[in-house]
Amino acid sequence: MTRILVVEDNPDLAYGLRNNLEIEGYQVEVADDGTKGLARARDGRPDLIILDLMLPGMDGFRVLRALREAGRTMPVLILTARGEEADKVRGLRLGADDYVTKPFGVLELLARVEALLRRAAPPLPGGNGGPPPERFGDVEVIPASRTVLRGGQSVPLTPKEFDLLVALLRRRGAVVTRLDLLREVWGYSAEVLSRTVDTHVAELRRKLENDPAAPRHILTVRKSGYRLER
Amino acid sequence: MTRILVVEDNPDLAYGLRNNLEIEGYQVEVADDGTKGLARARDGRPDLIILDLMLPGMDGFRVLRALREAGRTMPVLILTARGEEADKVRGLRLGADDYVTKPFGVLELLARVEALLRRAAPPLPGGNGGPPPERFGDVEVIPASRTVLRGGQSVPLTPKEFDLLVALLRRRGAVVTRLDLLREVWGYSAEVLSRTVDTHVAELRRKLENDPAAPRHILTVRKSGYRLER
DNA sequence: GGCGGTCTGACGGTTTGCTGACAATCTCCG
DNA sequence: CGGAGATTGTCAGCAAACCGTCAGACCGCC
Repeated sequence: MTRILVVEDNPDLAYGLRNNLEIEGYQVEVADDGTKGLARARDGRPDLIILDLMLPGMDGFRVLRALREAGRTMPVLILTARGEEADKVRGLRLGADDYVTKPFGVLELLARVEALLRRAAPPLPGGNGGPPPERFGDVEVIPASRTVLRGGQSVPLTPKEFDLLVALLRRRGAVVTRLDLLREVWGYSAEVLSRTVDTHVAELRRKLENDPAAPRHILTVRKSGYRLER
Repeated sequence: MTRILVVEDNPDLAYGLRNNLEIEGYQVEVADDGTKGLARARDGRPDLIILDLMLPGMDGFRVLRALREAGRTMPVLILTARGEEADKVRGLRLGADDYVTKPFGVLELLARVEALLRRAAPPLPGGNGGPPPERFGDVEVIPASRTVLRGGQSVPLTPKEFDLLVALLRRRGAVVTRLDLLREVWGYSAEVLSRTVDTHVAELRRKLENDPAAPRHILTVRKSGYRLER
């Protein structure tokens, strides 16, 4: 089983990450400061590390450098605060493999984690390339390349639209509330409460439904949310 | 056993919540002000907290913040008064996981509690996805998708109709009084005294019974209420 | 500076829910 | 058996809730 180490001092965030990663089938360990994080990383040799740069005690940069100096080469994904452009660069120079800017959508992070692991894993002969494409109606969603085909034709979706579609797809057949969608697509702290979700759903319908006014797959469940049907 | 802490100063409401939650099999503790609530939450570490925002002494916001600052990450469901839109947002920003607007139907609250616990629960591989479908006659009720099938065909129900049906289903075989239904579906401050329930029952019969005038499943119990039979 | 992507608030259409009057039915009892 | 009273069923109209839509603002990026 793939093991992931999360080095994050904010309990809420750590909790949310653990949950979502575990749902995806990873084995998760959390360290809430830099020192512990480094110890666990050296000791436990996880397959991937999610590392907040802003940490009490030993900060993320030092953890990362120490880790690389100790010869550990597992992929590291760093979490940076918005606008800390310099931090990203510095992190990447120190040997991070990717970064995500807070606040981030869970799906974005999951996608990047998956990408890093796929890149790191030696492609097994006969192994497939990540999760299989999902289909509904005449639409095919290929997570690995963030591509959507409709009747074999590529449909350009914006990032938000794609994430929203995946979020609905992950719980296909079940009602997904607007709040859930906000959490999963927009970020761990839902702060958008207006017609945002509806607008994006409308756009998805326009691009993926034959008759957007009478959708057959992306359905409205009044008073509850939305539901995706094959 | 799953333990839930209810922080609510209104005794009637607290009592009602305790009752209903206990019927669902939860172990319930009640705190009637913010200070006690915080203490019990930190001390007892319940699996979930239902938190009224409007509290004497230390209000819900402060409880929530203090709780999160103390590193407690259990899901919190907040109760807000209708129209206090800003409160919802503020609550969510402070780390609440969901909210319910007063007055609320007990069933709605129970559904949300269940959803939060399911999300927090360790994802058993091969675990199912929520409660199984219920059947009576040729009718199948699927809570997860808020869908009703009749003879395999989807029957569109309005939100109230669906909730009402679930309420009857929960006590299948037993008489459910109009007052119970009002409490569970409409809200604890049941102020609808006219033919509301009957109207909705009639609509359910029209949609789900072969002969709505001689119902075989959604039965009237004169002077008492209604009863649902397989 | 233009452009695509995103978010928001206002607006309007449609659905849904509620109500109260009236009709139908049941129960009890003379 | 018949009738009064109590209880439930039905209906249509109104009001509110809810969602889809859109234009405009904003913002980061080329």
